[in-house]
Amino acid sequence: MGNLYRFVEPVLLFLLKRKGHSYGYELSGQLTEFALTDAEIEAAALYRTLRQLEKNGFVRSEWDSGHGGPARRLYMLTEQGEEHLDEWLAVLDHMSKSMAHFVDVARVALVEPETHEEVVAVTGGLG
Amino acid sequence: MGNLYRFVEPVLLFLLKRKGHSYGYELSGQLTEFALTDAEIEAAALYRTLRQLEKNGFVRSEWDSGHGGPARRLYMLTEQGEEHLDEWLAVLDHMSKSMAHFVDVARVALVEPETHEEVVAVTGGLG
DNA sequence: TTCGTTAGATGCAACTTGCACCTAGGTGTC
DNA sequence: GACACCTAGGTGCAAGTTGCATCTAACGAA
Repeated sequence: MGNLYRFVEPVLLFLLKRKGHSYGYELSGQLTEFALTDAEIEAAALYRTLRQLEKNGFVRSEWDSGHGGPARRLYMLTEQGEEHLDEWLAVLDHMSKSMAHFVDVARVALVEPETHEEVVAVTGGLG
Repeated sequence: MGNLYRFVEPVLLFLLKRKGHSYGYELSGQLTEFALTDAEIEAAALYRTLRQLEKNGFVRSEWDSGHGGPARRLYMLTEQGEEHLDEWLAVLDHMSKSMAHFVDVARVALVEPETHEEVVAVTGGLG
């Protein structure tokens, strides 16, 4: 589960899925739009993540130079990459729900410290 | 934002808030119950996180040896720690929502690839 | 005295990250 | 031509983080 921290990986996989194919420099612009945290994504991290994804077989790439400007490394999802995105979505879905639940339980404990025990008992632990 | 990765920090802060005070070994048992990911928490990570929290002024500790067995380092939240927990809850709340939204948008793109452009346009980007 | 449990901690290799920097193709302009 | 700037993809390195193994030590039970 590389790069869980900033969630660069799933967003890259999704962007590639949506666009069909793209390259690092272009993806770096769209990452901000879909970033899951406020933390900025370093270009270095982006390029390294793409190479890592390729090394793991989730994307493949080819050079594209017919457009003016320096050559681009065009990335696209592999079949494994689609499955990996699917797995990521399951993980993020689960995390999202656990997180929301945690926030609920913790907020109750903060606002009404004298009644939190009962509330935790009613709502149960995290999923 | 240390230890965002496993979310050890906010859960520790919450557990201390709820119990009033506790120590590493005891906390390690409850961490699993409230863990936000399936990844297991190393005891080493737990102890190091507690020391880091103390270094940053979010918790304070004192030795407790009146109980049989080796002395425990009893931790409790500081006022700064309560504020920090509050900030964490805001961050997690935001992340949780962004994540849920991302999963929604991405799932639509996966299931109905031919219509995803319109759906993305309707639902907008992430929060 | 030896073993198991509780409790806290460290050493180290491997990995990740952020920052600075580099290479290189192309365009505009003086 | 000389230069600045934009696009595009990277690398080097110091600093930080993590996981695993290991260590110390107090106490109770056999």
